[in-house]
Amino acid sequence: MADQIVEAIGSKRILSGQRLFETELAQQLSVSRVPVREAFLVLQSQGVMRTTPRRGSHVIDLDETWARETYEARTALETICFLRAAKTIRTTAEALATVENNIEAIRMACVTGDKAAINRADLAFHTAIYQMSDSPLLQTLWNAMSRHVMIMFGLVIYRHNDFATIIDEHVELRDALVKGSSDEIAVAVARHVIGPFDSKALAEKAYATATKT
Amino acid sequence: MADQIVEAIGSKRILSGQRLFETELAQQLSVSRVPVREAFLVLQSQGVMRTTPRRGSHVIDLDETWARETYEARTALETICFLRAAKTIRTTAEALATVENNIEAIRMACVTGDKAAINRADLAFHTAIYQMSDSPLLQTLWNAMSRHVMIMFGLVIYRHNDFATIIDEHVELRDALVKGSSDEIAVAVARHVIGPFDSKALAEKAYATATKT
DNA sequence: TCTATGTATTATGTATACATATATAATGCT
DNA sequence: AGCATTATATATGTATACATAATACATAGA
Repeated sequence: MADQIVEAIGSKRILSGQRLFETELAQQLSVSRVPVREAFLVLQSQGVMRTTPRRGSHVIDLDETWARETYEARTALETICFLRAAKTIRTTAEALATVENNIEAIRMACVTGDKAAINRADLAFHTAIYQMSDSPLLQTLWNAMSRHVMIMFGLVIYRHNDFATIIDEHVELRDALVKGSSDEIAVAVARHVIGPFDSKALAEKAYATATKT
Repeated sequence: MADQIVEAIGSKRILSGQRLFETELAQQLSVSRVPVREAFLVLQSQGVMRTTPRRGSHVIDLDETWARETYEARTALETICFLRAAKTIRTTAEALATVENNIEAIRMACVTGDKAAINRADLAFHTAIYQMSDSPLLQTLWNAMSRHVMIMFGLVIYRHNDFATIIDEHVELRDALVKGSSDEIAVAVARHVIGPFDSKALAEKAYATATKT
């Protein structure tokens, strides 16, 4: 339910700042108001919606500021996540295999060129690393953050429409995880997460596409 | 509602790992199941409860691992929070005044010695800084994290039962915010957040008190 | 006596119904 | 004619009721 709403935001069927009505969504999705309301609550606690009591629920502003804040917070969290996960990956072969499989899945998705599939594969990779970090709290925070990442992937114009870069970066992340120093891991994470933010103009363009139909 | 549950966990009326029943809580709090259920959902999304569909909701394990993970994630987030907030505080006098007021409130609470009041004042201070960081996403993540911090304050045996240390640390944080370098801010944050974790033994003792009535 | 299956109880998940508050529109008064 | 006040409509917040699934207990068979 919450996933469906996030997907709709990412694909611009629901717009930045838009007000959402429980009744309306319930009707569209052919369920009662209760599950919709619960989804709203979760999305609110994850920072995707802003609900003021008795005055409705709105999607947050998906502007350039939002995009930069997401990048900044994500870098901080994902760095400690990767540092923790590296320990796991270097001691258990099974974990390394999972990493490889996830990269392979990203590679397959890139071959097809299906943007949504690439998005899913990318998120699956990072979710797997969070699991290897073996910290329930980090996973919780990622649950919230990944909502934003998912949405951003739909809205932002990525610098690499050549998908080869995506693969390269994940390979680089794997190498850092397997044999990189702490600093090298941090650098690889920062370089990967920053992805869409090479140019301020790109992000602003993304905002324009997010707000206009 | 969610606050009441968190408060009950912090004061050991609800124990680590305990299963909670919607009906039971609803009865105790004299409301219907709906608000309780919604509180459960939010607490789940904030990592305080673990709910498996159709198999009940449990409080997470408030063990030493949990405590350390909370400290680690908090340090990462709060560092970037303080770095951002410093910019605000150095440019707007009003923000600095808010910081001073919050420190004064902590000082007052420490005079009374009321642990719950100190907890509230401490959290108010940090929440204020998160607001000054002017990042909705950071505030969202803090909303989740502060639940854990609040609980920990109730469970953990702090090294400074002399409350002077608490005041000192917040003064140090203010000084770093006002005129410290980035590194000095990071160090002040780390030193403050690490608070209860001087000794592994203390944390283990805290776990013992959390799990046993 | 132990195990397996069926039934009953209980808790969760969803829907419907009702109450309250807000916003908008209409009417009356200045 | 414009502004204020009231009334109505609509959306949210809460409660109750119903359906489904899981667990526990009991009974029967091996």
